[in-house]
Amino acid sequence: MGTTQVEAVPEPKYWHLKTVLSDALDSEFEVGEILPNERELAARFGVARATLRQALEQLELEGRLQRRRGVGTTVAPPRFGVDVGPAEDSWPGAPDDAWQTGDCEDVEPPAPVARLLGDDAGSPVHSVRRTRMTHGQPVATELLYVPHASVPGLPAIEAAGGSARGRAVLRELHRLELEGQERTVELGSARADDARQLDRLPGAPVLVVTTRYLARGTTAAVAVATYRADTCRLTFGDAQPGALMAG
Amino acid sequence: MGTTQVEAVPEPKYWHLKTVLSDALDSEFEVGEILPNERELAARFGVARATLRQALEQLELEGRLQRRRGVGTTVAPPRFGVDVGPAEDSWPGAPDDAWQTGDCEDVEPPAPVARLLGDDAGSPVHSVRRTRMTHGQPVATELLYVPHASVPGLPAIEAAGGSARGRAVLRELHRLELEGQERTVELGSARADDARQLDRLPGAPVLVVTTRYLARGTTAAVAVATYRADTCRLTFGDAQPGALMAG
DNA sequence: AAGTGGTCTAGACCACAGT
DNA sequence: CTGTGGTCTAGACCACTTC
Repeated sequence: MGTTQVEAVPEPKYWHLKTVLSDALDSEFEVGEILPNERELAARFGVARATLRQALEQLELEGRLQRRRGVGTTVAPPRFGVDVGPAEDSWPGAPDDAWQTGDCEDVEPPAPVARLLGDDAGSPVHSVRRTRMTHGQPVATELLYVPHASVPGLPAIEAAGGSARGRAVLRELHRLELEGQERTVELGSARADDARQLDRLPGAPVLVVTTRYLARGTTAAVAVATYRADTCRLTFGDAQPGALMAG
Repeated sequence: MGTTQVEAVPEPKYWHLKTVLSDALDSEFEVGEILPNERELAARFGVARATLRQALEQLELEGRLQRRRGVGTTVAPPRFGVDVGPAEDSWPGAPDDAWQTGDCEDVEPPAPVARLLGDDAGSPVHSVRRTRMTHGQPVATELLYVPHASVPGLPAIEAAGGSARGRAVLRELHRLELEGQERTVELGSARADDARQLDRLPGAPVLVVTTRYLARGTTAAVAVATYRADTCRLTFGDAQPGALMAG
């Protein structure tokens, strides 16, 4: 990374800066290496700190950098692929899945979820919090919404609190025969609670995976999973798991 | 939308501002309606324009707003679902697909694509540009990389230029029996050429869908599709197409 | 306490769309 | 031409981590 000034070009400075930095990352830095601080970098390239930050933001969005307040900016490892959407349909909480079940409470589902669950909007549902770890890092957090009608056997033990109840809900859910599932992926920004779980700041870019589980001709449950967009690449393997894309 | 000042709270101003604006969008604005300009809004909330812009950026990222230089900021319609990953594997360019074939040229594939195509990196491949329209808007642009070995019948007509050659490549590709496909989804930012196709500025957030097509035991083609993250929700329907999530 | 990234300000000028 | 959003500056202070 030289000390060259950014030349006057029609393309925005931060854009040019981004490509310069990107090339430098490829050629002159190792994964995990810490970059000079923002004030230093801005001075070196002869731009205001805000402009430099605009370039860094883009690079972080692309998964090239990781910035942590109070620590510094480091070169991020390549995104790892996290498997989503197995070939065979499966309920959440199958024996082999990568999720860790957390608390469960009764809530009124948010409007978009209520819409997916059917027109009985407003009635409270079980909401199970789950977290997914990969390589020792939290990569996703999920809220699974299960209507009371989907787990009729549950009330007997409903008094159980915390993750015990969450596991009970999943166990009851597995009694149903899964007929299919439907997924959507979209860009979002992390809500405060999700951000805390993912070790990010609120507003961080995330990939929101919404899954609708179908059984007995209706929607038996809806899962809203929030993946860190900076560190994850979602994989949908319709074929045998390929080592090439597993990253 | 009131004229209230943003109160002094521990949470960032732009974050609070975002929620205030978001609520206002729900209750006081219609889809397509044009908001007051940024200087006006900033004054109304008693913040600097940069701070106001930080809130608008988040809302645009979430698909709530649409900003166009020289025009103004409008309330965005809900994201529409675009179908990706059909239940049955299919080659690109199947008779019923939503893509429009464009030019075709010989290029050396970029490094990540070369890696997926196998170790014969560096050899030139056919690269077919395709575009996907929905509701009269461009939602995605794709580059399909096809090794010469996958379409041996082609050389005879290789001289044909433009979209004719693109269609010929697809036609030859269909001769192969598709054994499976593998998809990944990740967040990216639009390169200059993609941005132009998508009617966005360079750096706009996009969802990058990479598909590896498998035939004859190897990778027969790789497609890198770039979807507008602000207007699209990708749908992966493993079940019957549900009207609910189709948007 | 020192150093980092995160937020915020009050300006300025530019590029583009619609007259 | 006017009005819009997009870029950029040179500061200031805050929140957090580390020592």
